[in-house]
Formats: sequence, structure tokens, C-alpha cells
Amino acid sequence: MSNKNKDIEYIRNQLTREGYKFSYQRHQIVKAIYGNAVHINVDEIYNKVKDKDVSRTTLYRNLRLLEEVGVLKKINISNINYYELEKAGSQKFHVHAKCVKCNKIIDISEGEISESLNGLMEKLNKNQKITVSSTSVVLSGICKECELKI
Amino acid sequence: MSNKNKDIEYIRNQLTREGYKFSYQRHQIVKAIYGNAVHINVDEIYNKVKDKDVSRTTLYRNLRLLEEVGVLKKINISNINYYELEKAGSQKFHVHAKCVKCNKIIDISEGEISESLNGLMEKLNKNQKITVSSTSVVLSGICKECELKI
DNA sequence: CTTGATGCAAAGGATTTGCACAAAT
DNA sequence: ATTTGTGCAAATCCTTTGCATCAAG
Repeated sequence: MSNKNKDIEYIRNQLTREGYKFSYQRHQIVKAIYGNAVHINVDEIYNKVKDKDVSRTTLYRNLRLLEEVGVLKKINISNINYYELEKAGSQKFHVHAKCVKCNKIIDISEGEISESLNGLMEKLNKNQKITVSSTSVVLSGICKECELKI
Repeated sequence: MSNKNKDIEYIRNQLTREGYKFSYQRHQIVKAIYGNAVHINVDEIYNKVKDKDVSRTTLYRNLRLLEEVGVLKKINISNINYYELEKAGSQKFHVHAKCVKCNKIIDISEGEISESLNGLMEKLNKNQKITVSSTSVVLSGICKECELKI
């Protein structure tokens, strides 16, 4: 079974386990998000599924459901929500960076950073008032391209 | 001069420097945010200033302006925007944690964490495609109180 | 069959904008 | 005087909801 099929099977199971059906529309939505590199916003998802019998209402309802079921993560950057599937073998931490000049969003996926964050989370779980289960890190700055333009 | 006056003076200067006035309403808004512990949302600010001749429109306009001028930071947690003043001597990094059970928001201000984040930022500036000037870290998990209730 | 899922249109909440008036330099 | 700031009401954007119909298990 391909990775993709395995991942989608996992999502189906999570839904079924909680008594939800894996409808045609849900399948379309999951595939649309899956097909994307890293993060995708509602409009981008909608553009991918609107010709496949998925309404905006259904899209919103299911984004919320997939989040509740724990297979989808929402990240808010500059008041826009982006979505990412939580795949089986996927990195535990995602760091997103946003260029304040061109508004481009960059996904940062370096092992080193992941390690730093892991250590950070361990410290928090030991010393602080909360047991952390998920993180969202958004950095703002100026990307290399925009820096050259100044 | 008190810390508070110094901080407010700094904000006035930032505004003046960019050609904006330090109007009565702006002063009220700044004081309302200043008076608060850590983060405060629009409604909370509005409740503090509505009896002082500040309309919602003016509030929104000035939150945006203060952000642009670089003295106010917006943090989005669960689709609600919170605001914090960037004071002169204030910590460079803020970590916010949200309890997924009771929705309480906790401000985490431990030196150790700050150090980890500093290191993280240095690595990013060296290796990555962006020069980071500001960070937002939001953790989700279960707070100690809610954990005991389970 | 029976319950959950969908689409439409309408409602909702948060934020922004057009315009005329008021305040500051 | 001229520019910047304000308030109101209306507009806009994103998301949710009520209701009748449809489809999955």
C-alpha cells in the first residue's frame, strides 16, 4: 500500500472509530489537502474541490470535524487559517515563517530546529503548568529575496 | 520618570517619528493595554475605553496603526486576537499556552525557554531563508488543574 | 430504515471602509 | 489652512447555522 493510501486509510479509521462516515465529499477534501506541499488555506482547498460536488459549507464543516478527530491541524498566520494533515510518520513540530514584506509563507523543516523544540517541550512539561500536546510556531521576518531588494 | 511613563513616552515617540499624532484616544487605548497583565483581546480593551470617548472603529484603526508602528504585537490563539505592548525592556520572546479543556491562556515566561528560543532564532538566521525579527509560539495542552479533574 | 451528511440561503461575528465632521499643528 | 483623526452606519470577509433533502451503513 502506498504512503498516500496508508495515510488516507488512517484518516478513514479515525473517522469511523468516532462514528463518522467517510463520505465522498470528505474523501475529496482529504485528497485536496493531502496533495498539497505543506499548508493550504480554505480558498485553496475550495478551488480544488468545488468542481467535485463539495460546497463551501461542507468544506467548513469537515475541516472542523477533521480537526476534532485529530487528523488536521489549523495554523493561523496573519489572520488566515492554514491547514495541514497530521500524517502518521510526519514531523511532530512545524515551524512556519512569514515574510513581512511579501507575505510569503515558508515552511521550515530542519532537524536541528525540531530538536530544539523537543527540548523546549520537555522543559515545559517538567516545570510548567501545562502538559503540551501540540505546538505552533510562527516566525516573522524578512526573506532573503526581499532583503536583496532593499 | 516611572517605567510606565517611560514606556508611554516611547510609544508617543514612535508615533510622532512616523508623522502620527498622539491623540487623546490613542493615549486611552495605550493605557488600557498597558494596564493589563499580559494579553488582552479587542473586547476587553473596548470595555476599558468605551466610556472614554473611544469608538470601536477608532480602536480597530489604532490597534492596526500601533502594530504597523511596531509597538504592539498581535497573537492569534484559537481565532481570537490578543494584543501585547512591546515595551522597552520586555522579554524578546513570549510563549503562550492554551488549555484545550478550559480554554485558559497561560503566559510562560521562563528564562530557560527564552534561551532555547534564542538559540533557535540564531540557527534560523544562519541557515534559513529568512531573517527573523519576531516570534509567536503557542502551545496547546492540558493544564494541571484540568488534568486533576480527569 | 435510520442516522448522519449535504446544499442552499440566511445569519453571525469580527474587522474595515466611505463619508462628513472635529481636532491638531 | 491643511492634514490627520474620529464616529457613524454600511459594507465586507470569513465562518456557522436552520432547514429540507440525500446518502451511507
